[in-house]
Amino acid sequence: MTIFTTMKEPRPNAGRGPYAKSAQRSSDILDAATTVFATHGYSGGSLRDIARQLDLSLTSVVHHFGTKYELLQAVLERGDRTTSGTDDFDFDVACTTDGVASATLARVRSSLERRELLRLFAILSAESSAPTHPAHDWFVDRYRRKSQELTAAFAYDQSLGRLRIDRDPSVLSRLLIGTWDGIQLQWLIDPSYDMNQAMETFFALGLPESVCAPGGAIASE
Amino acid sequence: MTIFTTMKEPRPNAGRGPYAKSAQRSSDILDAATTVFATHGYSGGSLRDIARQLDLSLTSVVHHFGTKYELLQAVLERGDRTTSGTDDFDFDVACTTDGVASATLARVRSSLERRELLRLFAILSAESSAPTHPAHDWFVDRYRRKSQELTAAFAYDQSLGRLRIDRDPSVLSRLLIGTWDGIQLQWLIDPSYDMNQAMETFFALGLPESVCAPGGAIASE
DNA sequence: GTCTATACCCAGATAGAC
DNA sequence: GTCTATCTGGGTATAGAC
Repeated sequence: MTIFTTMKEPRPNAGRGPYAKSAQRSSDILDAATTVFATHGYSGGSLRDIARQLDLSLTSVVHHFGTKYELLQAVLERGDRTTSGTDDFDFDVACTTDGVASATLARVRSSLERRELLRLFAILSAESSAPTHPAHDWFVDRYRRKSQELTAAFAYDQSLGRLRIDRDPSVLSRLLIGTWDGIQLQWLIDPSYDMNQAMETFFALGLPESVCAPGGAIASE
Repeated sequence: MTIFTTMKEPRPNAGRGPYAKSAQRSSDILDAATTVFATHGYSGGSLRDIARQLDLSLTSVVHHFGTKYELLQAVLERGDRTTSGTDDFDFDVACTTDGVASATLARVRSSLERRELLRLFAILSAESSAPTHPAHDWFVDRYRRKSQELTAAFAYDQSLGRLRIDRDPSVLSRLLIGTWDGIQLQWLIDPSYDMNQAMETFFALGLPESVCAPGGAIASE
């Protein structure tokens, strides 16, 4: 499928690349849908509005994704890939090489260019917290997965002496996820909010071993 | 207005209490609206659904609050009062007497009974992060106010020696708000999530002076 | 495969009768 | 204060033109 995304010649020519136009259309629709859902939420965003932005009719949008929720699903799926790793940066790799703290701070810095997508995830993770929400299970699974990955990363930090061994990686994992989400929300509401300073403070407070030179230890209670 | 909320006799009698029925109705509508908005979000929740729950017609609901957004406004306004302080617990007072950490942990424990309201605020603070959202300014102002109050509370903790003086109360304030929000979201998504443990870990990591006996100091970097 | 046209029931908002 | 009727616009489903 993705092989044909670069092909743009129309169909009258050969039999090859019949999905070129379709793949391009689908990609455009995903872009527009991301904007619309990030601006008005899932319920508030309309398929007609998405179609209008692309000079398409409603049924064309429906034809490509079947239903409104399936379109959202596709938006989330694609967004999740670009969120967890782009071509120039992979969060998981950065965790193992530089540690969770450094990797997180690097990811936070790159957030500034993904404002729209982050707003979409912020809105939908809150909306989907209700068990009856269509995307509920998807987000439950997503957070479970993220938490497991972060737990492993923290444990790896411990094995390398980058993190105190008396910390619980599992608890830290969920705490970091929560703090990260909450800090992002503050920034989404107020663009002048310094996410970087906030997250640096978080790590500096709780995990000095991760950002300071070895030897700086805190007194245990 | 609130004086008449306990009066329930119908109007044929005297001239006093003509708003009794209205006040009762308004209160019932606010209850139903809270449930509906917390379940389906603002855009997703319908006035007709609210009316159905009370065996009313749509126009009756509209009659009491004018518009859908004004109803939401009323729900948020009332919810904010019960969130920041109830009859048996006042967060601001607890901050000055017991410190921010203890007050927060006490508030977290009481959160378990306000799940519906917290979900409403979680959804709407995310939705309203978009500048075009009707409730955007309301939430911006709310967070600004909360942040100022917490900053003052942290500064007071410092003046009493309950918090290291090299911490920035303003930064800590925003960090706590973010972490609190994010932890709540984790709990809203997964009810088995231990909010208490998470927040205790947060304070234990970063602010040992606030939860431990005096004397336990951490090495500064 | 892609698109237009149409009909269905849902939503919020308004006007006017009782 | 409550209702019915009506307007516009939303998501969905189907039929049919290129």
